[in-house]
Amino acid sequence: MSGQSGVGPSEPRKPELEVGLNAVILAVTAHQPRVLTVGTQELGEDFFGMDTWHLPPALPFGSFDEKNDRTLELCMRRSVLEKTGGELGYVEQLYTFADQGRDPRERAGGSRVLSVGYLALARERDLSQAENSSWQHCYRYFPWEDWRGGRPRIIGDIESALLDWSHGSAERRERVEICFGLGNAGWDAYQVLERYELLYEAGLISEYWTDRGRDDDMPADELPSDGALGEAMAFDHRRILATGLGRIRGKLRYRPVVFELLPPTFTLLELQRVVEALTGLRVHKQNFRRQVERAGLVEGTGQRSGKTGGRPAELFRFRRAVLRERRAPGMATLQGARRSGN
Amino acid sequence: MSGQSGVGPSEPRKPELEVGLNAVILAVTAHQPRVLTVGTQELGEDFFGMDTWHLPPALPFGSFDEKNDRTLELCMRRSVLEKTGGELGYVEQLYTFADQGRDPRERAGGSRVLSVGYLALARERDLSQAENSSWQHCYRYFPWEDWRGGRPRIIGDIESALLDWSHGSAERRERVEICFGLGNAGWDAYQVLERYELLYEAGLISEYWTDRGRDDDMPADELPSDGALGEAMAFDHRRILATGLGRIRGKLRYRPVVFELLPPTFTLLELQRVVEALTGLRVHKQNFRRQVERAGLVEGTGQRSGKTGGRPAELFRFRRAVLRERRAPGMATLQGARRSGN
DNA sequence: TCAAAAGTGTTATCCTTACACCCATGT
DNA sequence: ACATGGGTGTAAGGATAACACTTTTGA
Repeated sequence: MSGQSGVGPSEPRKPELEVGLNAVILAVTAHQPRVLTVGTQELGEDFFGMDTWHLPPALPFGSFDEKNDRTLELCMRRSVLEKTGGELGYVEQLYTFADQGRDPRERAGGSRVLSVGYLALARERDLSQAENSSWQHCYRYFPWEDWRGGRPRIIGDIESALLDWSHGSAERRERVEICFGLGNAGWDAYQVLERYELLYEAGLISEYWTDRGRDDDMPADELPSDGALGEAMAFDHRRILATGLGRIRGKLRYRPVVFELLPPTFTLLELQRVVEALTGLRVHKQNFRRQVERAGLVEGTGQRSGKTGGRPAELFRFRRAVLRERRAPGMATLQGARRSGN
Repeated sequence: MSGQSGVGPSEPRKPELEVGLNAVILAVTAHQPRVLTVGTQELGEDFFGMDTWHLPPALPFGSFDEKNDRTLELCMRRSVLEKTGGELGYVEQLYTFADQGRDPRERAGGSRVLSVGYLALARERDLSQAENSSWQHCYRYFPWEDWRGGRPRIIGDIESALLDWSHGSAERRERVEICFGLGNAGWDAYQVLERYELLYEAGLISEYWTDRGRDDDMPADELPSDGALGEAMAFDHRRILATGLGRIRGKLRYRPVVFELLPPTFTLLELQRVVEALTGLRVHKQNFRRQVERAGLVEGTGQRSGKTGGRPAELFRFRRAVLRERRAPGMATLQGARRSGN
């Protein structure tokens, strides 16, 4: 295997390798999935030698301090606590990237940057709003992922652009069909990252052009992004967000993670709305309730909810005992797009 | 977030942070899941200031060279190619650790080490045997994970030891019940890592004592390991292997990854044996065949296999088109332990 | 009285599981 | 002949998906 990295000249040196953390912090409020973002302005105007006022929002990020952080996860929790004053609940590691050129600090003569992505779930009000950070509607960045109102219009354009792109290559064509459910399989909500990467490769994502144009210092506002294919994020953060959204959609199927996003008690419709927000799919109300109850995921509290808009609903809570009783306690069957509403 | 790491004194300096890679390379042969290991002797007797002749086998590992490796995955592939002369097929990232003290080089005054774990699937003969490396039966390290011959004897001992350990703590008790399927859920093959970590915390894994005794330079052969609770691996490599085994078991359910471990054509029984080897569970032969065929995962070639020991079987191949047709093309239903053999 | 949401009942269809049994080949 | 593995049929039970319908509240 490769040897130790060489020892460079010993003057006002920079470390050769830095480790950064990026957090996808998700919450669901008002029936919408939201992600915590920070403005890149806070980095200072000349950070990375770029005019950051033109940079789109970024995921919260921090540096791993090998002197003081015992583990990566503790570093994550500390960073978020310092920034927002809120404690994180559920945290899971997503992915580690070290791709050459993914961080602009490299280009500016800095050291190679390795980035560890994390996914965290929060109840929005648990994280008090910090300076420069805000909750953004997730589907701003992935309009094609929200099927709750039926098949998104944009998918039609995407399909023709991709089929055009794949013209002549059976392999490309197969990828397009699999990712966007053009075959018999239908839409698979889980494949968020696969779809994003396909669109990126096909040049339909504005970051693709930003990344390529970097060396020309092309100003961001001249790039071909009209928002129809989703708004941009800074660096590769949109890709990390796609990883996170895909992960949570997958996990929903076999782990009771939804409850991390809900208050201790909730109505079944509230639960349903959170699931729908995350999966981007509508579910059948009655069957959903039956499945959730039969699966033993929740138990009623005697109380009823006040403001439902209609008949008061019973308040439920997560039933921990389900972990002992079922092998994969999740919303396993909510896998594909449905036709009918309700 | 924390600032840039401080710039230290500038003499015969070491980098503050190194990145290493660990690979879990799995294959299945003779109905057994196997992992590629290297002897720690190759590191030299005084590596890390330890007498490595007493160290148990390790996973193949290499250093990430930020000067030359464009991505982590390419580094992985290059390292394995250099070591074994074989190309890897399917590769997936597992997890990144930076826990303080997990690497002995740190103790020896070296820099902090961050380790990225990878899972790779291979057909055993694709990787020619290299010096100092060998294929080890996975369940040597996790005897409790192999239920193919019925419930392993050792589970009885584990249960009593764990219940003893959890005495008085409802939380511990719940973990034990969930991990080892003492409730109604039954055995969940997927939770390999959860079980390993539980056993580790309970002090039933020999590495637990090695890790604690490190500073006393306690010789490995005096540690309380008789192999009944699995043989030890070097460093935290057994934990990484547990992560990999759990990952592949989970993935099997919804992705057609088994075929990465099989030759291009195979009989249905060969396929079944590979699935059984990985999950550690027996499956019902007839139903397995029906499911696999109905799911469209395979297609017959006209040919028949020679050496089956009985009636010649038809040779099948993986049917790629299934990717376009089904949402989660895997062995979804093979989730729990079964009673009957066959 | 109407809108909005909570809840109940019922059905056809499909999938899983289990069991029983027959077929083809080598020793 | 018999062991070994390949391969078919079928029936019970359960889960899913799609309906239609009733109940309870607030405005």
